[in-house]
Amino acid sequence: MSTVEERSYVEAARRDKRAALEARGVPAFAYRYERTHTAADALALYRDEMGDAGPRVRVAGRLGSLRSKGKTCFAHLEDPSGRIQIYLRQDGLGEEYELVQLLDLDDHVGIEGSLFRTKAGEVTVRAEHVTLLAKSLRPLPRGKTQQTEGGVVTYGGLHDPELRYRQRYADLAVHAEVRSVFRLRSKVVSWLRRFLDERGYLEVETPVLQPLYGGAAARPFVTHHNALDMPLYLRIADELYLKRLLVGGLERVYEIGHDFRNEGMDRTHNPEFTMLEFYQAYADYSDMMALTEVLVSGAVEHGVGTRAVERGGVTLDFTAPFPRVSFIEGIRERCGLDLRTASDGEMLAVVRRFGVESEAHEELSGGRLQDEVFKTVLEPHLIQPTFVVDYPKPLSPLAKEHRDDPALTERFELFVGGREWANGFSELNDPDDQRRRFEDQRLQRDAGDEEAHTYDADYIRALEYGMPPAGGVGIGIDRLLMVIADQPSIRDVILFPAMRPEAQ
RNA sequence: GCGCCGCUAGCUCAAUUGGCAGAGCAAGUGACUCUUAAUCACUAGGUUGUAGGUUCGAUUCCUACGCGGCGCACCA
Repeated sequence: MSTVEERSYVEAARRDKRAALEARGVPAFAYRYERTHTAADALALYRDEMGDAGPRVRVAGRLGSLRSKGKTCFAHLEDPSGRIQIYLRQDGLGEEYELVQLLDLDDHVGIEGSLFRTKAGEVTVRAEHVTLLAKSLRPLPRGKTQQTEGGVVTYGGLHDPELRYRQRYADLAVHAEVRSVFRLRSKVVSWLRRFLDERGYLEVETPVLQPLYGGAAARPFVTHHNALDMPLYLRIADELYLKRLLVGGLERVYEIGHDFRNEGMDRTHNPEFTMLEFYQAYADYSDMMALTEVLVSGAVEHGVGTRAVERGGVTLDFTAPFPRVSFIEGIRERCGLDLRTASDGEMLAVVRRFGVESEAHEELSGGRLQDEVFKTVLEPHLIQPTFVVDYPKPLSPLAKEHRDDPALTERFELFVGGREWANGFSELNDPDDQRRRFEDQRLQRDAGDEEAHTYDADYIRALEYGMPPAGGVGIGIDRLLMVIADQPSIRDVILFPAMRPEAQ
């Protein structure tokens, strides 16, 4: 972004070196390099009996330190496996040593040479050839590092969270621990795919741009398609499309993708986030709960190494089975209120007594108020992995009526640390019932509830062809990763979290 | 949306009641052929987030705005 006028003196010096290199016929940006060993592999290769004549290696990476001593120079090369010291010497390099003096911290270089151990005890590559692979024209905001017994200690460095999120590339380049968070993320997501693949699930992709949005209660992002001259919504959930696939005979499907919700942002909400949804024909919500707890506890164990993890002074135990608490009974135990019979006024009184005063509550009624009671009296106490089951019908317009109680649905949500992690139910497959639920939602929408479902006639048509009984689950992957990677903010597990544009 | 805090050199941070804006690292020049937070000497580097105001004088006090962090509110 910086123009020529405002380029810093540090950058100017690097550009001068680039010009000097190119004047010598050395390209600042090479095409390829034949690396034979990573830093870690090279280090593992050396044995002390090899003395000064260790094996030859070609290593490549970014210069993480550079200590010139005149006619010799020590540096560290960083690559994804770690770092290795290189020893550059005029005697060993001849003319190429001129190039060394035009290197900067952060440059990508390739080094060919043999391994030896320095007097100070560090296994090092004695460079015989230096190849500049890519010049760094802008200094990375790195601190100085010192190798200690406990690892690498950094002095200074990149602390400003704004810079870390905006310039994630710099954050990653400078912080190995940030890179490891995202490696862990990838590892866990791969594991989830494998878990479902092994159980006969088919991974599918459904539309992100949708003419009608549904499958959750949330405000959408709206965009416009020029050729069709119509509004399109970014999906808030995958649900309705995945269930259309059950109608089509794909009996086990899952999708991992982004949902978009036009709502507030905080430590646990990013406007786009990763959702895993999976649906299984001929299963009900009990089957799906059992599958969910195996999946979640397995993901934690695969990611962390244990099923019990300490987070914020609390040990979360992911050993299945997780306790089940009934929505109605859980609330009654907490505050004595029976949602089956409670009036709006009684529910409002409970919300006021246990929660924070808010004018917004006054406008709630029915299902939304029941939800508010739950969030106020029960949700904050659900620290250990816990299933809440059997939600009131008005709260769950896509869930099948409970087989034992027409006021409830066969729905569960998994809570961990007081936050929702997963949501699933016995899927409503009676098109006439679904039509009535949509109509109820339409009434709520007309009454001003922006988050009520829209009426999706095509979805009803699909159900009319006959959808097998099925269970479905949605799991928020980012929140799962926050616990597995022990990160306090959702921004720390999303590579490029949403930010306002930089001030000019 | 509300409240609190922050924004000073490329990075991390100082600056007394309001009195010439500083340090470490990074950078440049020189010295140094086993250094590792290399060392030593010298040099350069700033519209103190932006726009106003108060004042002889503002990094400092006041107002507005921008961006960020935290909390609250909103939020399946």
